[in-house]
Amino acid sequence: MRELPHPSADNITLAQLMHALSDPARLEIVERLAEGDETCTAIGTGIELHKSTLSHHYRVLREAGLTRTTVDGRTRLIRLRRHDLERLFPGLLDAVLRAVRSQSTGRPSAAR
Amino acid sequence: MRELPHPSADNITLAQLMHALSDPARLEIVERLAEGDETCTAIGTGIELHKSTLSHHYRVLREAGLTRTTVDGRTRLIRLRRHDLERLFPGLLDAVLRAVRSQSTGRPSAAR
DNA sequence: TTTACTGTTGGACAAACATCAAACCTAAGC
DNA sequence: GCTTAGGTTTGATGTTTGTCCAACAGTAAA
Repeated sequence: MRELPHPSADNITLAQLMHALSDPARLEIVERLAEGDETCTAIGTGIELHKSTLSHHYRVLREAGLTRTTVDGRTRLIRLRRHDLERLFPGLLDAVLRAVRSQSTGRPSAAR
Repeated sequence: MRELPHPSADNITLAQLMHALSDPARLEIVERLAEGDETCTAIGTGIELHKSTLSHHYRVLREAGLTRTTVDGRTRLIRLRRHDLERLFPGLLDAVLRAVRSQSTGRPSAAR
């Protein structure tokens, strides 16, 4: 159960966070993570992107401080840093999750 | 009191919104707009960027649906689209405004 | 009309980004 | 040891971005 390098909570900036959330693929990933922790392949199924591209997105999310990744054997588990983010920017993650859900289920003209 | 082209509320996407908020300069602009409507030069004073660069940022914010710009004589008044955004993504703008405020006043290591 | 003011537009340029493909790495399983 | 499975890294490619500068456009004032 190793750990990957993550930014400490103090080093998370709002701009980087917003940037991590500015890509439709990453928003979809975050939306899935809201349901619960997931392994990389689990998240990837259904998103039509090359696995290296997905890996890139995982890294962006992680380095922005949005997710935490733990290595377990040859799979990685990704989860949202809910607690850190709530302490840092109260209400922000929840609002984003609500927004991304409403956007994906709301109108038929889904972004993408 | 002309109007500039703005996206209708239905055409505002979360990803574009997040992208508009992913730049430190734009976050600062938004933070100022939270205090109340402002003219372009008023916002610009204190932000060390070329006026054309600022103009570019105003456009990004406007086209993302974050702000509404009205032309009044030779000045333009910019304001946040609070109502539209609240209806579309409840709580999101407020959370962002709280976050940007806490980030700029919070730690000495201000982003930028 | 001429000048000044307020901003926008177009061009240029370097940096960053999203994407894919191929090579790579590490842990399991045989 | 060899192979497979799960991901990452590197390189390449085309696109977008942030920034400045110079030129422009519309409005107001002199």
